[in-house]
Amino acid sequence: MSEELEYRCYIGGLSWSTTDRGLKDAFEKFGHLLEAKVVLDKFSGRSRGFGFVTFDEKQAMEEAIEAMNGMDLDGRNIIVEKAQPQGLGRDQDGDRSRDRGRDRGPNRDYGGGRGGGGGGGECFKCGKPGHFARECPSEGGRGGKYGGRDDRYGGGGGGGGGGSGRYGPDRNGDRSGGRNRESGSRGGSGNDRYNRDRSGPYERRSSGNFRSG
DNA sequence: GTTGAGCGTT
Repeated sequence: MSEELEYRCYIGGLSWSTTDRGLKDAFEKFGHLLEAKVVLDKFSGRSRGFGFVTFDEKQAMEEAIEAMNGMDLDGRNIIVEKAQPQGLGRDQDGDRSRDRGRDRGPNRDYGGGRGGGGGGGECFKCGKPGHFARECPSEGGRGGKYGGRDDRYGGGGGGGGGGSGRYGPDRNGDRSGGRNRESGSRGGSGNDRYNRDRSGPYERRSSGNFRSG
């Protein structure tokens, strides 16, 4: 059956200020939480806007999903769904369709057969499957008060034609040639802010990099 | 000063 060993819930749409405690506080009422954590950005260290809640009871999970799905936490609408199994979408090539893929199985029904779990894809605007809100064919054009750029990490820039990876802006191409990049210096170019130093989540500007008269 | 539609780390 579709019963998993663990009942994990994916909480999306969290507020930037929502923390693990917030989730726990909001989900522990449905049952005992084995784990409630908000995913924080590795680079920024801030909340990413989604977290995971693990129940030790199936009913608790379903209850939470049914009850908290669409509810507002911290003043924001949150999405509660069954979490996907780890390993998919990060290291292994399981299903990256969710990667801005507007083509998603439109066989999802909220409030109906909620047993499959995993993924989702309906227009949050019109509610029609097959496209996201920002791709909603409905009048209004590109929904989005921010302009509607898909990648917030790989920022187009350059228009080389598709970047590779999300955090890996290694699109050097001929840039290296035109841009005197000799010297043992790293390829410092703004983009490597993530690749510059792995000493910590934050940029560590100390020792040897200070410029003060 | 920031980010907003989607699955994490130990």
